[in-house]
Amino acid sequence: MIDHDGIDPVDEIELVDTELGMKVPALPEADIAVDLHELEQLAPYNRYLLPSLQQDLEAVVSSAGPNLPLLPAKSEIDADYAVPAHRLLAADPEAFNHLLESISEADDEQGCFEVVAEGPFINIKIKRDVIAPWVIEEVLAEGDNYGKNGADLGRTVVLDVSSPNIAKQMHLGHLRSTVIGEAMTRILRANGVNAIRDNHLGDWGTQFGMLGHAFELWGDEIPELKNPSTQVTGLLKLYVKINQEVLAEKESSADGESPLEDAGRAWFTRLEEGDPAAKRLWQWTYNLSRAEFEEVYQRLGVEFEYTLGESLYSHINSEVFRAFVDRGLAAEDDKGRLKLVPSDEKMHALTIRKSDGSSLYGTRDLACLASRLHWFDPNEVIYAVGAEQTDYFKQVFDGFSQFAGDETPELTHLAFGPIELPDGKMSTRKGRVVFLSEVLDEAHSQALDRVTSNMERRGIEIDDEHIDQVAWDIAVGAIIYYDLKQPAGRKIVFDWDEALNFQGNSGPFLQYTNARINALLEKAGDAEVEAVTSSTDASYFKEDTSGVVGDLTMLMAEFPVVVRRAGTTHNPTLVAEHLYKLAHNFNSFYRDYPILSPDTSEDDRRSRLLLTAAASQVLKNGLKLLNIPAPDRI
RNA sequence: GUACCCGUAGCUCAGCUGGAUAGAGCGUUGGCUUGCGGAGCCAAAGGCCGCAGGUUCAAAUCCUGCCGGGUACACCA
Repeated sequence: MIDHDGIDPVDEIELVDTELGMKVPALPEADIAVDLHELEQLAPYNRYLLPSLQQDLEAVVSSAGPNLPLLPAKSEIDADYAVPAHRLLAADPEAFNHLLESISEADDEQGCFEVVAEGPFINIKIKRDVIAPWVIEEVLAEGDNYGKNGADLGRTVVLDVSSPNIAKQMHLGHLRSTVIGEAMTRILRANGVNAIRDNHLGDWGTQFGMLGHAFELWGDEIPELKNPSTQVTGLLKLYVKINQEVLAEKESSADGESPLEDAGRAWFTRLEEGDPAAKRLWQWTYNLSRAEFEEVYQRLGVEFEYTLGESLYSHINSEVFRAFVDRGLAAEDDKGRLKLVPSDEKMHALTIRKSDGSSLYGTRDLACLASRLHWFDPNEVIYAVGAEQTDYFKQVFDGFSQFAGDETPELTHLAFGPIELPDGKMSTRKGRVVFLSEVLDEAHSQALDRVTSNMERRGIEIDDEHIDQVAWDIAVGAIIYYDLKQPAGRKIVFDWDEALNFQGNSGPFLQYTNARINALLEKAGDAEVEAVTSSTDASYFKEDTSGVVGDLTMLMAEFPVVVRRAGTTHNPTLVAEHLYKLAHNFNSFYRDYPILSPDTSEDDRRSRLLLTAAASQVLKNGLKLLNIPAPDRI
């Protein structure tokens, strides 16, 4: 038998009263302190763009005609606002001209906009030559803080992220919640939010009962369980085995019942009722899994303020049952199950207590919400969980909203599609899974080849340890970016070649651009870069802003706006896209504007170094927000 | 069956609070290193924006219907 008798499970936890009329667990100590940052002193996100003029313009436009919209222009680096005045122009050209004139006279104190009529459109354009030095100056002055803003200061958001199940290895499916949750956290913080990451571990429930039962039946037959380094694999084997047998039982029985499954449920009930032997096995498994998850998180550079598994909330099952029944929000059905009473009749009722008295996923989520409300008093709780659970979250949110009334925080299901394999869905039972560690290892090995040959070609000697670290940075960057570059909603068909493609719109492309800039600045020398960038008014900047230089500075100007929008729309992809554009534009600039060439004049050299330093800063800040490593060389 | 999501370039997808020539990456074809990292840059080819109606000065975008693909509807999570 496996030795887990020495494990000492935590039994007693302290409960505290809440204003919701139910007890919740006392808040466990945080793993890392919640990062409460001070952003008051930062500039607003829209400091350069037209919103400062917006009210004024709206008044002018609406006085000219009832149905004239003032639109933010589609291409933001070209025009800031456009007024499509087709009708006005057709009906009354004189009025059109009058409007054009009035808009031109709008109060633009800083003189950074111009108004042009293009066909029936009146465009209000930013003057790039005026703005560009301001932008560069701001970027360099704010440094690592550029892009951050205090727009959401005072707001608290709890993010329910990652949430792998214990007793199984993390696979590709867990990647998205982890990666999206991490980027979202960093973006929210850049907006001033007090963001709390809680890894809602799947460490409880009937599935665990199945495993426990399987362990007792066949634990001795699984060789992997005897070797500490393969024990999680052994547990997974057990899980697969029992599920297969349950399936077989169901298929061969007339009524679709499975005694084995019933036994699994019973095992879970035993665990939930506090059976010491069951708890010891559970704790052993829990500890094993936590250690294994920790390795993956370290590689990905991800941390959580809290890792509070579902098991914590099982201590207040009876509180949930009682509170919901007392308030008439849950009722027992004819089979002895306790079900929520939905506010909308069309909604299915969610079961929160089985007929044997044990809890379900939803019970624990309700308990968890009540706890989070008490602990953190959040404005919002964001669940980064797969889209297949959309209806489930509607049920939980509905139930909790009825229960907590006005106290209910904003509840957001940040849904993402599944990661599928080219030959279909991942299925643990069918052995069609790609484990996260496999993907990382493969990415690392490919990156290592590339980095090694790169360094050889460039004649750079670095020790193996450093090269290995860089290869990890690239591997992790590639995988994080692959996940982040398309919005969460859709399913991703995992394609090895594309995920590990280091060209085009990819993580390594961004890292490459960063490394290249870094090499350039290094070659120029600290002294010169320092001299150029320390000037407080960007006075060295004297490029023509009509082309790629203008595009580049406008992309830098928009960066804080994008960070803001990514925060409000919960969409980290916006930052990823923006960085791609920025890097791409920089590469065009790099190609067309020699900097360190002997033929470049001193003035041009300084001016271009200044722009390069600013672009580098924005790129770095953006990569940081997405949790993509930015090594100096790759 | 009911509800929700998705049909845009050969492939994977942006764009969808209606506005100007529908954009990226991959792939294909061609070009660019005496000048800083070619993991780069430039260009070309490639589209009845699923189909049919409707609203509008204006529809990939809004509405209705249809067709095709997916997901959810457990005493799982």
